[in-house]
Amino acid sequence: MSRAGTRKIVRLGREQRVADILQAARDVFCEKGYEAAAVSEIAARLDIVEGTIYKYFESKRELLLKVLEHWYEELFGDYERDLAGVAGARQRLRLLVWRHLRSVHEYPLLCRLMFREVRAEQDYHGSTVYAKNRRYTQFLVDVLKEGVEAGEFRADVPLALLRDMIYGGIEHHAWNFICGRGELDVDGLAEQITLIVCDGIAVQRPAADLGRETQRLSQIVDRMERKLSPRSKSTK
Amino acid sequence: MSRAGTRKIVRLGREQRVADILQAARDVFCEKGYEAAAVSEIAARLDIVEGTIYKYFESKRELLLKVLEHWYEELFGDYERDLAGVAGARQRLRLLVWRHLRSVHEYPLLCRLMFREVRAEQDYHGSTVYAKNRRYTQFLVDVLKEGVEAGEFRADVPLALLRDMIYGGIEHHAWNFICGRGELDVDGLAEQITLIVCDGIAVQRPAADLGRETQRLSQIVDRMERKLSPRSKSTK
DNA sequence: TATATTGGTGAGTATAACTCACTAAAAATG
DNA sequence: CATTTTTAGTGAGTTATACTCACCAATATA
Repeated sequence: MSRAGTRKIVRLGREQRVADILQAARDVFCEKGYEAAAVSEIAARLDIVEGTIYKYFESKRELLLKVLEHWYEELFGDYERDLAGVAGARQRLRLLVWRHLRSVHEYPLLCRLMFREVRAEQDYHGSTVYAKNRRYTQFLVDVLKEGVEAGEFRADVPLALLRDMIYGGIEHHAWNFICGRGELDVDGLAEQITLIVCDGIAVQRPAADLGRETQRLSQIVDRMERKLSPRSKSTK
Repeated sequence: MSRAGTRKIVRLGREQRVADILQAARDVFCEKGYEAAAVSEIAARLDIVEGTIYKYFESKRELLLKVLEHWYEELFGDYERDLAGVAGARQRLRLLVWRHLRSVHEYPLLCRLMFREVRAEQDYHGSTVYAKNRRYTQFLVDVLKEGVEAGEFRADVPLALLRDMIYGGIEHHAWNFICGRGELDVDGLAEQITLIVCDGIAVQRPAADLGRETQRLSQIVDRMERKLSPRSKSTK
């Protein structure tokens, strides 16, 4: 900051100025929230006037959308690499849930902007941020699809609904944390969500045990049957 | 509306005026959304001036909260009565999911206000609307608890997380409908959500069949074993 | 009829997003 | 080097709207 009247005007190239504005905007939006953030404050932090920002961004809202677009680019980083290291639909599902929770844990303020200011507005649908969000959640849908194809998940499950229950559930559950109240147990939640989604809550649960028992019995029956009847009739 | 200058000033009692303002505010908020709704328009519809509204409500936001509080009172109406007619945790769960979806289907604009303008703001936590929302979602948590106590649902399931996955999932999934895009299949969704929550998506699903098959095999094994070894050794 | 109470008014303030005519620094051109 | 063109940046507006406040007038009460 410089004293009024004695300022030396600094001229930057377009790209540098845009990058600076995006960074300052991200800071101010995170600190104050969208409404309370004043464009004049973003300008003040860069020692420029409001008009300069409107030279590069049509509106305060476009600035917000651009800030979040940049964030999504950061997020995409290692999803594919991380997924490559994990086998089994259930484990891959858990990884994605865990990674998402970790992002929420790491960037609660940006999440708040995304959930509250961006995703809820009319202009979101069809925007670039919307496309990036679709790409982000598509990782999960793909993992679910693979699970179905591999026979690990039921084929009749509506994937889009499941996606919404996972992301919507996390958003609801993490809201207090996002608003600065309480903690967020990333590992525990990832485990519990995976469990609910995969196995449900209905009791009759020891299906795995039943399966094993059935297998054991089948083998015994086969052995017995072979001994009883001379004509060896395998159960295949 | 009357021509400027020729208006007859109408004086109403406090309660009637408050009720009128709430109704007009509900209409305007639903039509325009919170931001775009001007207090002056709410006033204009009642043929009064802005200042009158501020006589009864401290701020535009308090007006919004009051509108939604009234809506919740409407909603509570028949929940208990409806639940009384249904037995079995799974069926009761499905009923609550279905009723919630029906409310979304019937009042998408009020839902939009609730999700987007109210629940996301700082002043929501601890407000009267917050309390009413808790009371509303508590119906679901209670049904889940009953299910656990009756042995129908697993005891280790985190109820609050489940609640958030259901309401958060519905909110995410219904968002397009709420914003006026596409339809909302209330019956189908209620069925699918109940299914996912109760049975999960992991395959190994025919647990009931497995159970029956295991029983059948056990009986056969028993019979066979009795024939093979003279010492009757039941598998019990 | 005089007084108190309260419903209602409308002009005014404050704030913040956005506009625009203009300035001056740098880059391109001769 | 001098001139022209381009463009980064300015800052004084304009506009819109939530909210305030001193005042007015209709009704109830004494």
